[in-house]
Amino acid sequence: MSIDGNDVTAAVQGARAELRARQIVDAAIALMQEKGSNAVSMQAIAKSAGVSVGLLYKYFSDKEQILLAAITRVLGAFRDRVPQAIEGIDDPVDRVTEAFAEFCRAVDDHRHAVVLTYRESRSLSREGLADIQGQELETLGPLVDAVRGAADAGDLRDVPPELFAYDLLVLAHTWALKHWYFHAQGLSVDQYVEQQVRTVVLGALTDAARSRVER
Amino acid sequence: MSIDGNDVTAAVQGARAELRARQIVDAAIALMQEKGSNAVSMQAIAKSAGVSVGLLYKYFSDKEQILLAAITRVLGAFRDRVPQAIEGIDDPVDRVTEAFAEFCRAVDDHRHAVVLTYRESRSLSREGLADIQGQELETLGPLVDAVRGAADAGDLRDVPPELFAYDLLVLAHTWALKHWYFHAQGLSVDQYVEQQVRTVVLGALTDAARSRVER
Amino acid sequence: MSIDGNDVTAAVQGARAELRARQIVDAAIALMQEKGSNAVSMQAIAKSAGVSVGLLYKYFSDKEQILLAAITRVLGAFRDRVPQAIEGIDDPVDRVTEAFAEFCRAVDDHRHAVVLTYRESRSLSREGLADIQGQELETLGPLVDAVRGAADAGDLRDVPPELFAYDLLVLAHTWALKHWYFHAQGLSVDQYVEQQVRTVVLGALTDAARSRVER
Amino acid sequence: MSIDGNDVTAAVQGARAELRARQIVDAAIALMQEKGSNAVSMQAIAKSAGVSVGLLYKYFSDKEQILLAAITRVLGAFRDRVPQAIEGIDDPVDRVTEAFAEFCRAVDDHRHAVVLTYRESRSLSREGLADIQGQELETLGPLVDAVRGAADAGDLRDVPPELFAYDLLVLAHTWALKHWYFHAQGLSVDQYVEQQVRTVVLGALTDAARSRVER
DNA sequence: TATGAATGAGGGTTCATTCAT
DNA sequence: AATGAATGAACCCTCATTCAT
Repeated sequence: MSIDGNDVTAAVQGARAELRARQIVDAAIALMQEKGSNAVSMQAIAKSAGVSVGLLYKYFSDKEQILLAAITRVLGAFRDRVPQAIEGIDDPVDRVTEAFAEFCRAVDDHRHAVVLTYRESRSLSREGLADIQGQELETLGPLVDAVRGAADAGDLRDVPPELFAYDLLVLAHTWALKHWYFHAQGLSVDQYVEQQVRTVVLGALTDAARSRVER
Repeated sequence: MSIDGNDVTAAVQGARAELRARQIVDAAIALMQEKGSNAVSMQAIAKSAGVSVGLLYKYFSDKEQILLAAITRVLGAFRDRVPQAIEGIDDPVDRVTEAFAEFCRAVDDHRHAVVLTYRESRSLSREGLADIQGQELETLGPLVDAVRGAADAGDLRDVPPELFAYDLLVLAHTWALKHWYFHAQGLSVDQYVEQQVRTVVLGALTDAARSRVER
Repeated sequence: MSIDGNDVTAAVQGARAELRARQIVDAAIALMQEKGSNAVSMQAIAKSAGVSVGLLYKYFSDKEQILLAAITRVLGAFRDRVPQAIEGIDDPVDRVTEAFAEFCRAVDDHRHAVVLTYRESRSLSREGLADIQGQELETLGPLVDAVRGAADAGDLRDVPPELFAYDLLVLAHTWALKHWYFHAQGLSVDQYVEQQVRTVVLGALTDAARSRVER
Repeated sequence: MSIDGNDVTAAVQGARAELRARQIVDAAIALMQEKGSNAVSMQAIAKSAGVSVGLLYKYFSDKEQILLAAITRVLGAFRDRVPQAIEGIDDPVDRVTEAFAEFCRAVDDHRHAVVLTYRESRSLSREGLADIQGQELETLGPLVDAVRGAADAGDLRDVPPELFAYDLLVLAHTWALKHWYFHAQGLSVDQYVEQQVRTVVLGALTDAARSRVER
């Protein structure tokens, strides 16, 4: 039950490499948030990460790969949090509501990074763009599932489930994209969620489902 | 009541200047639409406008000013088109529906420019950003009015009118921002509008109003 | 019989552009000669030409285009000088001899540039390389013609004309490539030519032709 | 007559060092041959040699030293192969012919390395260059000897032996330098040798020697 | 008023070289 | 003896901006 020296070394190196990559992506995200995409030069990332420019290219083949990794990190959080948040919930409508709420809270935790997702798209290649679009669809998945559940339970009016789910996703993103507006109105995330639920989610329900939820 | 020579000259010059500025902004918008806002360099704008690079700086102090003017023009179209589109309509709900539809169509006409509004936001100066945000609020105005009208007529459930209007604005923008998604689904603008109306607008109505509209 | 203003302007600009291009290529050649290919950076060319880096890209799309232009200039001289040098000569063997001699003298006038042709090939793209190889074949043309003339006149032993011509070209280049060697031996171009004629050209002749020439 | 422990260690280390150095130079040559001398970076050499980058600097102070060692090895092969190839041959003309033929075949075995000798000349330091030139003269030696032998035997026309030998060397190099040309003509090394012998070697012979050889 | 040649800081990227382990 | 992560100067190229004409 022993590990030989090489394995240890390899493991340590692997961990260090992981760390470096994380460090670089963190620096990139930080820079994007505070300085705005165009200031995110490789030199700036290197400086912010406390490494040399050359090292960036040891861990990422491209500037695009760093951007991609940054966006992936954020979207990954969305993909994971929403299913976890609604795991124990049974009521189909509550599942939709809570999925949306959690999505909004996740967005709130990465507000600048979400904005970045919209902003940085222009620096990406066709493939890179397709990649993050694919990932966005993955974050959409849990929402669609929840909405479909409500639809199957007969709780939804005649609305296209995919579009409705996408609307929820967009309105969650909106909390970040239009934060300047909601902030000016003195709205908190929870208030935002509450109002959007009242405005959009309740509207998609059948009268029966709505009166059940509003009870 | 006479105009002296200098005034005439000044007036002519003013008109010509106006023309030039328009020409430049048009070129910038055209470039954004067809090339995707990356390739919008000063030299490209000059070439597309059929003027010299130097002249750009006679009419605009900055590249930012051209971008700003371009965005202003697009947002201006939104501000103007929506009121015109609902001018003769009496039914409060129809006014909301048609305002949203027209907004979507206007977005469709300037898809890339809308995307640009989101993308370029951080490359703008603080003042430029505030300017655009102010203008966005102006485009929101007509929507808010329409929504308030419906609310006053008792056609709306208990939803916050500003938020609902803002949702409509965002979902109109979404047609541009997520065009890759809707395009992949084979959706046209009109279909998009129709589905969003069914999903979001109808949901905000009272049962009475909804059954009246759906009849 | 007048030239309108625009034409004059255009002509002047054209001339100036020509001048600039020449100036840049000159600087590039000068640099290559004295510093060795790897020191020929765009920055260095710009500095040596007394212009900015950016301007280089107004006249040449690429670094490769500058290199290509430099090599083309040198090879062009070879292509032109040899035919001129043998224009009035009738004797087929004399034509060969004189073509070779002139080629050697041309090489001598551009010694460093010839070396450069061999050296720089590594920086060129596939197309660029093919281009200068094509040009080299053009400089071979006059030699082949002269050799063929001698062959048709029955003055040549049974030697492949193309290969023989190519040998002459290579031995002319050799004056530049191995100048360090011949220089150490105290050889002048004329002596070099004379000895190579004796060694290689005379050897390719029939006995009759040789005794005729040696008379 | 004993060897103490330290001596043994030193000897072993010396042998291992030799091996390492050889391994590195081999890798460098292999890279030059297959990748064309551009991609010969230190990291590439290390990878190809199966050692770390750092180790390169334990055995060579410089990248130049590796290049130099590689070129030295190739030129060394030329120096050794030619004498071996003509060892048992008695006829003076055959010795010249066979020396040239073997030289060409040796060049063929190291085509890219020969090209490199020409290309890299200027990136070498003054001493490095002088070193290589000295080595080239050593490879010339056997050719000169063979040519002198033929001259002493009275088989040569009145041609300068050194120059003639140098021509043979250059024309052997030419097989590498102008391989693109001969390859396009569908020539093999053996055909190249045969034609060059007919064109250049036979031409340097007296009538008597030529008719003897051609018999 | 209008031009466009000219600038040069700054972008992304490579690679010979070093050094802690 | 050996590693390879780390460095950073230098590379090629772009583009917002200026200015002599």
